[in-house]
Amino acid sequence: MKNIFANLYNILLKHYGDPHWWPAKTPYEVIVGAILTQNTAWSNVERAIASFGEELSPGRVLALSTDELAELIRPAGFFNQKARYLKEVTAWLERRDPTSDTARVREELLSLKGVGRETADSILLYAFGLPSFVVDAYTARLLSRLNIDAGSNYEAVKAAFEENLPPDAEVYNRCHALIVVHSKERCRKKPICAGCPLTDMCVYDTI
DNA sequence: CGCCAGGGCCATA
DNA sequence: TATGGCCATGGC
Repeated sequence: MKNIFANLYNILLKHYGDPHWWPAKTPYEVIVGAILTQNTAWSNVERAIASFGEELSPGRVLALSTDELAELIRPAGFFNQKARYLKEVTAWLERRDPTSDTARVREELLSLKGVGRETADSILLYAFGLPSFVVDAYTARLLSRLNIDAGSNYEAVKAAFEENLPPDAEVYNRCHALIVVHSKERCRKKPICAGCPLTDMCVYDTI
């Protein structure tokens, strides 16, 4: 197969099925999760989100003081900066132009303090359903283990996926989700290689 | 105990 | 542009 990215996607999709992924109930919860999960285990993000109880809304977040917000999200770690980041992105959400195209929204997100490339792309793809491929630590590690050189920086890796997959938000969503699901299910456990759908592509005997 | 997790900001060279 | 220090909790 020539297109190794499409190959990877097809193998994972066949093996795991469509994950219908991002663990959140609402688009706004996706945005909050995207900030809170920065360099943080998802189990801690869950605790932080749970502390909002029934109402996790832009209005509530804007109404809280930064210190109150920080206390609520404490289990997610880095709570002082993340409280500020949540305020920033929420304020932007309330004033944004919903008719802007993907590139424009991405620029706006990247201009916010606390929203870097991965967070911006996660929000675009999983909160808004816009076609912007997400590159994260799982993606980079998987490519490394498969000995696939997709470039040396974030934008290059992102472009490699976008140029080799159909330009479709649903496909980008599934592909990234599959990489995460695969990585969580397999690559942190051992024995990890028995029954791995990527055995033929992987350059390691064991990891 | 130490390591690390679905990053990003900022200062420095 | 490319590193390095920093932010902080909870699981293992």
